[in-house]
Amino acid sequence: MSHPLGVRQAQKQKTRQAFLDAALVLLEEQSLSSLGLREVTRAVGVAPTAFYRHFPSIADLGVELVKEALDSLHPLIGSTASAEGDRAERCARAVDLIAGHVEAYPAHVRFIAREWHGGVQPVREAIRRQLARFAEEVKVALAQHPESEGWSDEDLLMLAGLYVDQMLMTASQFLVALESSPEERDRVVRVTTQRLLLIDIGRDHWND
Amino acid sequence: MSHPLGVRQAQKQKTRQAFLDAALVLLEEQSLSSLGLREVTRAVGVAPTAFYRHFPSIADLGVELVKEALDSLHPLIGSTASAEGDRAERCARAVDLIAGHVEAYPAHVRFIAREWHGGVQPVREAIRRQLARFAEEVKVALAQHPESEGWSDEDLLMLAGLYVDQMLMTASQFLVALESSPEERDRVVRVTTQRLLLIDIGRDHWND
DNA sequence: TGTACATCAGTGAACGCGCGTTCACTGATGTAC
DNA sequence: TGTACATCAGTGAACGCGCGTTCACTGATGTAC
Repeated sequence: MSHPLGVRQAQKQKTRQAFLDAALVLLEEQSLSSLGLREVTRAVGVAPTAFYRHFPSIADLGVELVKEALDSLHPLIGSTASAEGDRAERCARAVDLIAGHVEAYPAHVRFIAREWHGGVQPVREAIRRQLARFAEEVKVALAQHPESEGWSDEDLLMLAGLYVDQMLMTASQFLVALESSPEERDRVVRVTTQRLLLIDIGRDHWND
Repeated sequence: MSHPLGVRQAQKQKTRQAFLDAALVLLEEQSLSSLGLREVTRAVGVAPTAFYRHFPSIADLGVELVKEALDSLHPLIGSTASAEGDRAERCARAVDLIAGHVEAYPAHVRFIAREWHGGVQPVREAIRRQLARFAEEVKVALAQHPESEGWSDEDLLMLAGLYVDQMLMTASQFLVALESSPEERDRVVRVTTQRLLLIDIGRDHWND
């Protein structure tokens, strides 16, 4: 039997992932722009110079984290866009999916929320590009709904962007609630569901 | 004639303000968590140790910047909440006010957007507290509208929070557009106005 | 008004420390024959 | 299969540098009499 990548490649991948994982943990308490290279290598347990075998700089590691974090978010887009049931059920289900994701990947969500408007330009741009792609996808999904009859392409993209932004705002609120009480979590569920409901009602009467 | 504070106090205030102004400029390109004390004093043109005469730490300076930035945002709350005219006019007016504010105080807006989810806890909390107070205010203003008949207190607060968050998202989009083209600015005006319209329509049919 | 003392914003030297980056290296893995 | 050479992920010493913080100070401003 043969290794799919060879021992050397496999080990390199493993170390690289260790860098990403360690950085993500350290970034729960600080921004990318203050994350030190030595800090990351210390957390991984390798020499500082080993870092350069994997990334040219911390900013590049950040861009890689954006890919990882938003790839994990991607399935959510599809699941929420293709939800079934009546309005209240669909909104409740969407909020539920978001809450579940935040609880499964809190560090990813925190990283994206923090660096979305953060101080490292290439990372900011990577996040914006990816979110714009999400909005495009949601737009295409929305266009297939019967409710979207009579909607211009521009208005569909406006609505899609509103959904994507709401998704992130909601995720960020759950993140705060995670550090607080179960009661606070319930409050966030209620208020974010109502927000989605209101948007959905607006959508229904858009062309009145 | 007598000085209202005395020469010494006046000079101290002036230096303090110079720290805040210099920090705000430096923060256009980085996060608060990577801003150095020496960097700020160098920009102001004083010895590093002078910093401690005004702030115990960079985080405290950040909290002060939050006050300054959100105080400048405060008038917007009132103006948009008390807008007159038909739906389209009110939404267009609100977006206009936000765009004007972003163009007048881009650094303040960038700072708030960046540190809202940023890496410095006391600053994050100061922003969240102040935004919660804004939402309370908007709720009170909304409660006085005739359209709010039949709305529960909780739903009014939900709507107020949605408006406040949209205000910030809109401001952040204008910030990005500022660095881009006038065409991009126009696009942001269009899409954010439509978003507000949709929310306003949802509001009208909330109790259907 | 003038004098003697108190206050305190800003100074400048000094400190120990951790930073990012360079470089030549080592030794396990991979490859050619 | 065995051998000789190439690759390259990770090492460890060294570098110059700027950081935050301490401390005793200075001299203009403020205050009491």
